[in-house]
Amino acid sequence: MNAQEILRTHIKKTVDLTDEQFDYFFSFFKPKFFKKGQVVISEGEQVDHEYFVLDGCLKTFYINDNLKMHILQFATGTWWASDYNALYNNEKASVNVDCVSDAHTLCLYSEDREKVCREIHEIERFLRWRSNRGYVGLQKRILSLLNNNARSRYEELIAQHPELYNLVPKQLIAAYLGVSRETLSRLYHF
Amino acid sequence: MNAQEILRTHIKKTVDLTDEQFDYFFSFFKPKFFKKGQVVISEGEQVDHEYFVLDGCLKTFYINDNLKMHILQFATGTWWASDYNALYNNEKASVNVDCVSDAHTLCLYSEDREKVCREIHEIERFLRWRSNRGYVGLQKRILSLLNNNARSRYEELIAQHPELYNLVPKQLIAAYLGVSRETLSRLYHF
DNA sequence: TATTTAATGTGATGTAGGTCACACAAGGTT
DNA sequence: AACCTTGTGTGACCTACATCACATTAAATA
Repeated sequence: MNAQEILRTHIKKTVDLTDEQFDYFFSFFKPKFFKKGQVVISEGEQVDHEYFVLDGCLKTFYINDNLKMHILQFATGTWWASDYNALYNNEKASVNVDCVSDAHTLCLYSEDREKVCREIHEIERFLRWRSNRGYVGLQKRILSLLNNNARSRYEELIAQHPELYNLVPKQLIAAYLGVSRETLSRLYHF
Repeated sequence: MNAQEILRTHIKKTVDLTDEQFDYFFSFFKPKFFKKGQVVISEGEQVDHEYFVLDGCLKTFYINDNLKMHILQFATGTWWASDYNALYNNEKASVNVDCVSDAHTLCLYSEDREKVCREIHEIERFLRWRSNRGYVGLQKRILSLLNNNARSRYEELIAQHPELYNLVPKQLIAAYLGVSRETLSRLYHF
């Protein structure tokens, strides 16, 4: 599937667009390729855009004062990534985004996103539902952090996103789960 | 301020509605009063509505197999509460909502919400931004859970929501922070 | 105001998971 | 092939927080 088809299929799960509507929306997306390890967004910079991932994997992460990394999100195919706090509140980036693997993405600028939202009601609905699903997903993760120990959080993650098992180094999985890499390593060995 | 003014002021922070648009939207909200301790939504039931809190405080919580409670959200004035997983995915409630204190609310049914969203583009925009803000809020909470110990999570919560300090029993604060009530009790005493 | 019930404080003790240190693999790069 | 960088495994030890038990206080409700 090409970029256009991937995005179209993704949107169709939520709303129906005419060909003209979709083509118009799609015209605002700028293809962008990143290599493994490449920085996409770094702390402190102005953020006025977001990425739709076609293939590969991005990660959104925060580095604390002790240089410890915490991962907010892995974004694989058809996921979106940005610093949404910065994006929605017009603040400087407080988190970083980079590439876990080579990645093809489509870049969408806020200005264009808001323009198309105003012009095409269905796009606004699509983005409302995207946000709703994201909200529910984060609620589940919070419950998992509150309720489960390291082992079940790991099992839950791999069960729901088996693609991460081979794609992402275990130390990054650990940084996502909120556990040390040493503890994670011991988990699946005993 | 009466119910209408509270909702109007809340919406105005995000989008501008004409008087007719607002009155029309408001006509779908059903006032509902709950007493302290009263159950609002309980696990297993069908959820087709959400609540806008005018005053008082609701809590959304999950009870695990060991009967331990984890609190997803406290909803005070101008916050919204429901089981959003159930609401958006047409599933049975997996969490509970009840009242921390007497609470005046406005109830909005999904059917009506979607109807008005279709009819009034601005309402859809309002709800998109509501969801966006919620998403960013949950991201911050996840980072706080990953990055901070019990004490700083507590201090952060009280700094951001000082109204909870007197309104909500400490054991519920503990259940929100993901810490035992005993540990929380010891925190601010040493 | 007496009496239950809910909430909080505090000691003693247990444990999941963190931290440090170093050994070992496995991919990339020259 | 030799090298370096990045990732993983594992032992020894440490600590933040959980759990259990019971005392104390505050807040409903008779």
